[in-house]
Amino acid sequence: MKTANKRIKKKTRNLELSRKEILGAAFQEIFARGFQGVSVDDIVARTSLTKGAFYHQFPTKLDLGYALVEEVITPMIIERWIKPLDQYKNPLQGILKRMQELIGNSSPADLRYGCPLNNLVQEMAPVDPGFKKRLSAALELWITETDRHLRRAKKDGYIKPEVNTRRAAHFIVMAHEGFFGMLKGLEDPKAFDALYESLKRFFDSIST
Amino acid sequence: MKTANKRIKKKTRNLELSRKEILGAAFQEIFARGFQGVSVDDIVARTSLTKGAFYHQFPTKLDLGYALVEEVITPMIIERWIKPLDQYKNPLQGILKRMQELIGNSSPADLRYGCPLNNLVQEMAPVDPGFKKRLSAALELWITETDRHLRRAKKDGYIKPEVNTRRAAHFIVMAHEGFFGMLKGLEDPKAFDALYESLKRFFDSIST
DNA sequence: CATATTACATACTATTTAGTATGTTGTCTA
DNA sequence: TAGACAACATACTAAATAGTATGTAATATG
Repeated sequence: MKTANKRIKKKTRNLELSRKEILGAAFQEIFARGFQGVSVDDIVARTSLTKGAFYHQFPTKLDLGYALVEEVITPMIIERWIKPLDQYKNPLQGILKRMQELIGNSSPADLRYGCPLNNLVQEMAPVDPGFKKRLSAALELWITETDRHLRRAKKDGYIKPEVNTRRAAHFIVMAHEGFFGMLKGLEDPKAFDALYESLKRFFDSIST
Repeated sequence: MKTANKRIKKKTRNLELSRKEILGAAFQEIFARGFQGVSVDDIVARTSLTKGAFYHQFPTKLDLGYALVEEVITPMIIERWIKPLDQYKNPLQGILKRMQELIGNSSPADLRYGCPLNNLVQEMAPVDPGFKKRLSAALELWITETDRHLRRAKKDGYIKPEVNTRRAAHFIVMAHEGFFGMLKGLEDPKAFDALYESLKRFFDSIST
């Protein structure tokens, strides 16, 4: 039957799939315990594969970390925080709604690991330049894309003309990371409401 | 001469001093490379002491971490962010001034390691309950002390009566951590100004 | 001032770790 | 369909690591 079936790839060996499996396991482990707190053996143990597969994909553990930022975390930021804003006429409302959904409505159990991007920034940015470069790029992208929505909001009359949207975008991304960071550190489940109220007040102050 | 000299303790062995020396070295190393990224050997190598002294003071590496939070980082927060506010009639101005001095005027080299407290929160809070408990206590103290100043500001007519100062304090501490975290991740030295402007706008929105 | 105890120093160990060397089998191509 | 090569699996290694066992000298105390 040659290769008539294109959709059902019944392959026992698949470079792409294996890569995704490893990256998925690595994401879970590193999200929970940090990059330096997780060993390569820990990661492959969460996998149907072995060390051979790991080092066939990634020359070193650091390279896995880089791939994690570029291939998993950055797309996740876009999916969770940027794309949903398209559906809101007023992006500021969209941002608040998203934060309520993804943070406010989460259980403490889900929040205790924080934000995957922020975690790596805090842990690895000062330790390794390769990490820093990629993490910095992810943050910049987040800021730029947020700014894009804010400029739209300004054009549509939701934001005061004198507001520097790029600077506001900086602050908003900072608030995302800050929210996650605080809720991770505190044990108070009502802390989100406190933070949310103040952020809303800030949004009001730049709104028309 | 028995022990006539009380001030000049010329002792070659001193439990307190040794503890401080170890905690000082540990602070530097862990600040730069993270708790899990630093070994006990790394720490004692920065010291005039050896491993014997280390384990005479701390039963385990985790206990050193706990002591670091309680005996070094928490006092540092109080000294740097709380006590200086006493000198300002309007604490909100004091907070902005302090941030300008301690963050805005710092070189990228000084900022690349972020905030000692935030670093440990992000890295260790989900990993170890003992850490989480102590880190949480440090954050709560910071928030409570900030709130104390905000209540004073409210009483003195600097803050609108309808503002919930405790919630505002939450937001302010979040902003501290968020500032450090962002500046650690980004490579843009002008990012502080962007963040500062927005925080000032928030302060204006709660001011009378 | 004798001695008990504290405050260390030194040497060692079992385990974990990133990475390698090499073997094996599925899959593709000619 | 017969190799050729890619995609792994397995077994191993050298270094690092937290912690221990034990020795020793300074200091306190009676």
